Amino acid sequence: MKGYTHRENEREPTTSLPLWEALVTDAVGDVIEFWGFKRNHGRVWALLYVRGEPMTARQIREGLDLSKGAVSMINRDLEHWAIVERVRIPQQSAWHYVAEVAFMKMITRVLKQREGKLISRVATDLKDARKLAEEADEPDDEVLERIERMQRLAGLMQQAVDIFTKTSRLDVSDTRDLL
Amino acid sequence: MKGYTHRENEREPTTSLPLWEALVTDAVGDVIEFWGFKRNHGRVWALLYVRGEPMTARQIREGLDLSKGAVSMINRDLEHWAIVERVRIPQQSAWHYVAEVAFMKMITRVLKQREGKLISRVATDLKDARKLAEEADEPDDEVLERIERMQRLAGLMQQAVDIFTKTSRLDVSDTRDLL
DNA sequence: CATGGTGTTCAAAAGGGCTTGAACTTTTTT
DNA sequence: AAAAAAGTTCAAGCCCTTTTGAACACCATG
Repeated sequence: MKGYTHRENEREPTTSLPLWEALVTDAVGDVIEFWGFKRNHGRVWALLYVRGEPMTARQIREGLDLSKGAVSMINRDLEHWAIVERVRIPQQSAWHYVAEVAFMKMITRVLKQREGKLISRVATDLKDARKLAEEADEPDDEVLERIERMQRLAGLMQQAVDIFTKTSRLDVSDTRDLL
Repeated sequence: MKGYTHRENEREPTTSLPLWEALVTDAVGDVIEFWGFKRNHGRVWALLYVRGEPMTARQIREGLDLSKGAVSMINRDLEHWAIVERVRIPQQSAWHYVAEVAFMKMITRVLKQREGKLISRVATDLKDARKLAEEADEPDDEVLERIERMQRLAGLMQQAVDIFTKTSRLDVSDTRDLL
């Protein structure tokens, strides 16, 4: 409202992304964060995906306003998860990165593996707890029962995640010409 | 090893929980944290559940080594989610708390609500992005297509969570005499 | 209606994870 | 093989969430 007629502000040319791209990358960032990953993992993948062509680390950095180090680390993760590939463009010196489309697959894979570790540790701890409670001075049958119930609950959660990952993978493959 | 014959140390009588109870509460704390809640929410609920009898805030505080304020806030949350109830014990002045058993139900409920908010926001943003990309100087059909794919992907994720929450609730109700 | 014990609030501190950026390594170019 | 450019690493800093604890509010009871 106060003198915006001609844009001559010299700084802040960084975030060079058009609004619609920013919306897309942020949306995917939010989703990926919901699933327990880092927001910027999602933003980088989304940018590569929506652009549809190989981009350099520099372009990513400037587009999403990240540091050099961050882009390096994020790309390493994405590559490791096999949802981004590093390619060489003939005449260009720097590496270029392209998005793979196996997005849900990667999410379910990583999620399942994380959850697997957790559940096995919980199972062990609950088993130990049960044993200790059993060997206590005055073992209380009701307490033992409740621990058993929690053990079974842990099993159910594992099952639930299994079903979830299977289901979502199916859903995506149903639409394999989709993503 | 240096003069512990008679216990006259005035501090540190806090963590009064037997090891097996600590194992149980920590295990549940880990699980609940995995689902995006606070570790201590799980620990408090687990303690109340495994004890099976009403406990005062003080007992919880001493058992889990939390501050007065923390217990107050955590109990408020748990009450609000209806997995802990506040009861009055006849001769006693302080409130007592007991665990409800609808644990999975609460998790799926809260999770679904959180996810619902997220998905609707993402849907809106992607729709806006698509519109803006359409109205751009030189609209690229492939880009529009990719945005559409992401929109559909968002729908699939919602579906996946729906199925998951339904499934896990069913699984728990299958064993309704269990928890 | 004072007293003591209990419960709540919230500003400040602690904690924990993510990002930064400078130093360093590797790769490419000349 | 030197120089330049790109990529990697990680300690330090930043930021956001959680926890603390002192002050305050709220009872019950004498």
